[in-house]
Amino acid sequence: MKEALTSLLDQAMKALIAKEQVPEVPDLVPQIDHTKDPSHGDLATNLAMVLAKKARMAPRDLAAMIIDALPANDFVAKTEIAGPGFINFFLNQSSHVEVIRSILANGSEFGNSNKGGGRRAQVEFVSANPTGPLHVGHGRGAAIGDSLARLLVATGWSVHREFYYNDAGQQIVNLARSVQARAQGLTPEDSDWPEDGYRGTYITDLATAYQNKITVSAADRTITALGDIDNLDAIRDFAVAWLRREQDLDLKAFGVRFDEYFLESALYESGEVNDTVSALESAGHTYEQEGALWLRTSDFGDDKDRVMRKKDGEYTYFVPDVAYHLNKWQRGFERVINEQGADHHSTITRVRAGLQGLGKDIPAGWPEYVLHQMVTVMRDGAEVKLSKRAGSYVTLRDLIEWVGRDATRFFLAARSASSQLTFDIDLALAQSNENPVFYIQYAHARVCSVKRKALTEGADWTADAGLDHLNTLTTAEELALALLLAKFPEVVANAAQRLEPHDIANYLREVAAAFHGLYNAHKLVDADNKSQSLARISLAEATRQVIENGLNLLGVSAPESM
RNA sequence: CCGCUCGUAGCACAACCGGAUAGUGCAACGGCCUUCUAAGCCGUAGGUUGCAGGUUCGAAUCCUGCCGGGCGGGCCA
Repeated sequence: MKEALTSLLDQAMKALIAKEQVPEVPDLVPQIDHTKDPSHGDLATNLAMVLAKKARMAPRDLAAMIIDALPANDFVAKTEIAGPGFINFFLNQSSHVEVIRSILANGSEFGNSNKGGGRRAQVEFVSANPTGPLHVGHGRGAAIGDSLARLLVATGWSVHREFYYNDAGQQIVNLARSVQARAQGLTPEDSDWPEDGYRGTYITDLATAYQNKITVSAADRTITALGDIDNLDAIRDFAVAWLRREQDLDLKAFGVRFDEYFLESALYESGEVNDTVSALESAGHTYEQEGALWLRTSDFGDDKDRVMRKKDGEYTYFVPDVAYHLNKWQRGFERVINEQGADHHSTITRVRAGLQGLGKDIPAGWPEYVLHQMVTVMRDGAEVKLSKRAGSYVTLRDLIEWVGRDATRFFLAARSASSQLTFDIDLALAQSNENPVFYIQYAHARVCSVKRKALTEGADWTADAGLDHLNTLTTAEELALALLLAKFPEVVANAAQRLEPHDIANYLREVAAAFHGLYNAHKLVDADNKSQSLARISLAEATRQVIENGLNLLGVSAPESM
């Protein structure tokens, strides 16, 4: 509909330019928007206002001229000039309801588009190190990252989901020592407890499992414990597998899956880390100073240079990150989106600088980043600190157990990643029935209930049958809902473009509200008015389909009854 | 001290990246179930969009400066 209107305005402008009534402005980008207020029509454009200065005319006079130049068409019922110079378009009845036909025909595909054209994109998210259970921050990353992946799929990208983790660093050593200490009967209160050791109770479970020679399988590895508490390497391997399995269980319960688990250690084993450093050295972007090797990141927008190789010969953390992203580039991903916590923002400049320094013609803005701000967890009116080492943080599993998978996913994905989020456990517990996700799911379940009711009137009381009676949909509630449903493809495309899954959540709330309003204002299934009922069933089914498709983008279920 | 980021109703958050009267949920108050699911609907109340300037037809949105929160700025990851 928007496209048709754009075309109309385009033709009008061409005609006016041909008659030299307005000047040609090459980079003019007028907006055509859905209106907030129905009295402003269905769609509106600011064309006359953005053109007014160049045309040296009053916006309202210009608007009148544009309206006169609009070609004849069969979907605009009325145009109006309003406010400072908006042109408001009122669509006719059939233009409003035509979308129902399209939704029913396209089903679960409705809303999808093909901007990606099958090109390859990667979303890397969660990427938690296997040193403890997933916490709430990982949960936010999982919810947002998974939705991003779904949005990219819906807009035509071929998406690869990747989980990157370090299975060999100092933190893993701390983990192994902690488990060993537990197996030896020590507790974090003992003076012999390892410095920087992990204190959570899961360490105790791990030690017990190791001593019982348990076999564990994670998505990317399987291992049987040796039970020998003096063998630190064996403890480490088992601990990593055990925690990977724990994380897998959480992610599975959360409805999140990955195509690949990528190990940082692989980059060292393959020599890619050394190769990356050599490449940067021979490209002339490095220098030695005070016994360390530095990268001139300041040549690429950083505020100062960074150490790559420490005095002791070890690499700093961002060096494998650069090697990793070179690896991603060589795998052929046109887009890579990294979803991480905002505490990693300083790595963005370094990784991009390293990639630029390699001289591989990698675009300056590659990879892309979506950073989510911190999740603050409140309980009993006090903040619960998120700290792996303290072992007292709230886990993703806790949240799922308390408020359910759907509510947790929705809550964590329904807010802009750039805003800090307060997850009040007491509130979520006390008001679990009032959670916004239920409002949307309830609308979906209601439609299903309406359809069940309709079938009791007769086997031919179906949504498809209603397509022949769409002209009976004339009330304000019906037309407004239909227009809102027509926006869905645009909302999906826009959310994917902006990498903002929460747009979907907000949109769905609007759709649910419009449907609940219609439901209360009008009887949908009325035995005495069959044609109108059938049309309303079509509209309800179209609404259901859009809600299902939208919830699916968020990884939230669409129940048929509640 | 420097960088990034956020600041919107009592609380938690939106506002289609510059549009018309700043919205939604919770909390508060008043109504609506002999009728398709009341986990719903309708109504009332609640705001100097942190502060001060600037840009323009038009600013919560862009720019500058201040104030406040968060995260970074380690040869820690």
